Amino acid sequence: MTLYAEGDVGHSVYWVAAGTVRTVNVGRDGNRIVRGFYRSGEFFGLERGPLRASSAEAVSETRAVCCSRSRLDALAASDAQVAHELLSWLLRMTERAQDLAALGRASATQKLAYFLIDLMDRGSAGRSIALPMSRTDIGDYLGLSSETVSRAFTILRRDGMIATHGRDVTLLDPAALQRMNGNLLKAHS
Amino acid sequence: MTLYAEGDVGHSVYWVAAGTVRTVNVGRDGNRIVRGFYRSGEFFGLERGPLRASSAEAVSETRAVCCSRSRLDALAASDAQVAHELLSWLLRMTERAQDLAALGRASATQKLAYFLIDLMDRGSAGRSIALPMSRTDIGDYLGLSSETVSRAFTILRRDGMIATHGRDVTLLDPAALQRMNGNLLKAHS
DNA sequence: CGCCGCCTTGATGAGGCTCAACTATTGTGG
DNA sequence: CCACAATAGTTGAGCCTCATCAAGGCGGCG
Repeated sequence: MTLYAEGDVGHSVYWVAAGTVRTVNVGRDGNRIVRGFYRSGEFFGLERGPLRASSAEAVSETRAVCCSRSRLDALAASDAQVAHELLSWLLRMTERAQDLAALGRASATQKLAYFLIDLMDRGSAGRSIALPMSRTDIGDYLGLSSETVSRAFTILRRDGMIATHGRDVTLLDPAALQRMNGNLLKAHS
Repeated sequence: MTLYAEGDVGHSVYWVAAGTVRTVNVGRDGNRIVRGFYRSGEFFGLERGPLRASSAEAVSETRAVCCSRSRLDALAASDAQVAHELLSWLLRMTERAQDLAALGRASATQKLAYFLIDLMDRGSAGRSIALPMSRTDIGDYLGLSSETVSRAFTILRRDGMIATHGRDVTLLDPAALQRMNGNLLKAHS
C-alpha cells in the first residue's frame, strides 16, 4: 500500500498505469495533509531533493511503473519530445497547486465543486466518477473536515448539481459546478 | 506598473533583476487573488498555454529582464546546466504552491509565520525584511483579509517573535516561527 | 496644514471544526 | 445464512476563528 515514505531516500519517478495514488504528509500532532492525487496516466515522485517530502500510498488497487531519476534525465536530455512533456507536466502541476491555494477563501461547497470538476477533467470519460478515495481523504486534500465534505456533498445534491450513490458521483450540471468558482479555473484541458 | 495582463497573448519569460513582482487574478465579483510574489533573482511568466493566466504587476520599483519562450527552449535544449536550473526552479515553484495549499487549515497567524519565513529564505540576508507589499497584498496571497493579517502581525509582535516598524519586519525568533507550522515546511534552501 | 492611503483595533455575524449520535455498508466467524 | 463487528458516511448542536463593517491612528506629500 505504501510506495515510499516521507523522509526516505529515493530518486525514482513513478507513472500510474492503473488505480490512484495519494501523496501524504503527517504533522507531529497527527494532522494529515493530502498533497495530491495521481490517477492513471499521471506522474508523481519527482522532487527537488534526495529525500521524499511526502509519502506515496496507493488509494485503491494500483499498478505503477517506476523509473530512476537519472534515466529520466538522460531521456529528457536526448529526446526533445520527452523534455517537452516533462515541462508541460510540471507546469500543469504548478497550476493545479496554485489553483488549490487560490481556493483558500472559497466556501467548502466551492472547494468540493472544484475537486469534482478537476477529477472529471483529468480522467473520467463520462459524467460519472467512481471516487476511489474516502471523504476524509478529500477533506485532507481540500483542507476540510470529513463532516464538512459530507455536508457539501449534501448541498450539491440538494441543488441538483450532482447525484451520489456511495462513492459513485454523477455530475448532473458540470457547467454550474464550474461557475461556482467564479470560473477561477480556466479550461485545463 | 503592469508587465502583462490576464488573458494577453505572450510567450515571454521574465527574470527579476531588482524589486518585486506579483501575479494577480481578479474574479468577476472583484475579489483579488495574488498567486505569487517574485523577488530579485527569480523567474516568472512561464505558462502552459499561449494566454496569460494572470496579470503581472510590479509591486515596487522593479527592473526585469525579458526572454522569449523560444529562446529559453533553445537554451535549455543546448545547455544541460540551463535545463537543470529550469527544472529545479519549476520543482521549487510547485513545492511552494503545494505548501501554500497545505496551509489551508492553518490559522491566520501560522500562515503569516510561513509567509515571513519563506520570504526570509528567499532573499533577505539578515533577519530584517523590508516588505515591498501591503497588508492587503499579503492577505490576497494567503487567503486572508488585510485586517486579519494586521491582527496576526500584532500577535506575533506580542509573542516576541517579530518586531515591526511599518513595513520593516525583524524576525526575532525565526526558529519559533518555523515551529508554528508543525515544521510542515522543511528547509527549502 | 490638511488630505489621502495604509495600518490598526473593535464589535458583530457567518461558516466550518469538534464532539456526538445514528445509519449504511462491508466483512467475519459461527 | 445470520449475528456481530468494524468502517464509512450522514446529520445535529455548540463553539471558535475569521470576514465584514466601522472607527480611529499614523505617516507621506502636495
